[in-house]
Amino acid sequence: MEHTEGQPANKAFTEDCTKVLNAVSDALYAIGGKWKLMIIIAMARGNNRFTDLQKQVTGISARVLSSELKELEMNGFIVRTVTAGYPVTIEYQLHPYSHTLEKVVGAMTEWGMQHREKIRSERSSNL
Amino acid sequence: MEHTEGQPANKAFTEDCTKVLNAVSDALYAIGGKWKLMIIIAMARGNNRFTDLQKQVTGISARVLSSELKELEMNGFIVRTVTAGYPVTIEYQLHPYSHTLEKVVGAMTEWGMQHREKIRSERSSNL
DNA sequence: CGGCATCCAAATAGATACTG
DNA sequence: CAGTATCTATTTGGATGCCG
Repeated sequence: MEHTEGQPANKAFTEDCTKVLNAVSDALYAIGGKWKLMIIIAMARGNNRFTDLQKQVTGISARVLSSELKELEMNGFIVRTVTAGYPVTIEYQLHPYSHTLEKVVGAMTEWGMQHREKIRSERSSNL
Repeated sequence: MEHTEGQPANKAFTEDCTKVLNAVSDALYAIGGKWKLMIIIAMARGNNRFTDLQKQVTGISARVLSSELKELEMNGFIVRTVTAGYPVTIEYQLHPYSHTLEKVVGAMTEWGMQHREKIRSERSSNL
């Protein structure tokens, strides 16, 4: 966040800005929205069944979970496996590519925790 | 992503998972959505005026930009300043708190760039 | 268990015009 | 310049019931 105050951004700066914005925009397209990251996190923690995921990811409905899982599968983040048996067992596994998200998840987790703490302390101090 | 395969997650693991999910959920509540991070990035790069932001953040409408700026202000990420003059000048500045997002932005930028590259190379290889 | 179909309500967003 | 107002179109999501 290094920029000479006041001036309108210069060309090079604007181009760099555009690159960053494009990258973040791409990221948001793939993993944006309320649920995708949460589902990936829950799966990384051993929730591999539809019902388990629905329990762990608070507030998600079956319909939405179903459609999110499909998108995640289409985009190569997870793999859906059907195992024969009685009844058949359906499991979702993280594709190795999902692990590339670790830094993003880590950064958001850390920030989210300190943000929650900040909000909490603000509320308790002025009420 | 260390977890004994197959078993349903145990209690401690589930609790940890819930903590992480809560944190990420809080983060998404504050900075989720298509635009908030993009606006913060554009501002960090020297776009401090309404019109500049609208130009830099491709695809955002005046109405949406206006409401996003209000939310960002309410949540303490930015400050709106009115300077007397003819006409008055309105500027948006990042509040120092926004800088705590640097790691998140950095991680998303990096991931978004490599993701874009992956998509691009996939497309060119099977068409 | 792991969903899909349907219906309906609500949130979101685009277009356009207008204002101090 | 920095927005607001209005209206409409589209997306999204919850609830419910059903199915193999």
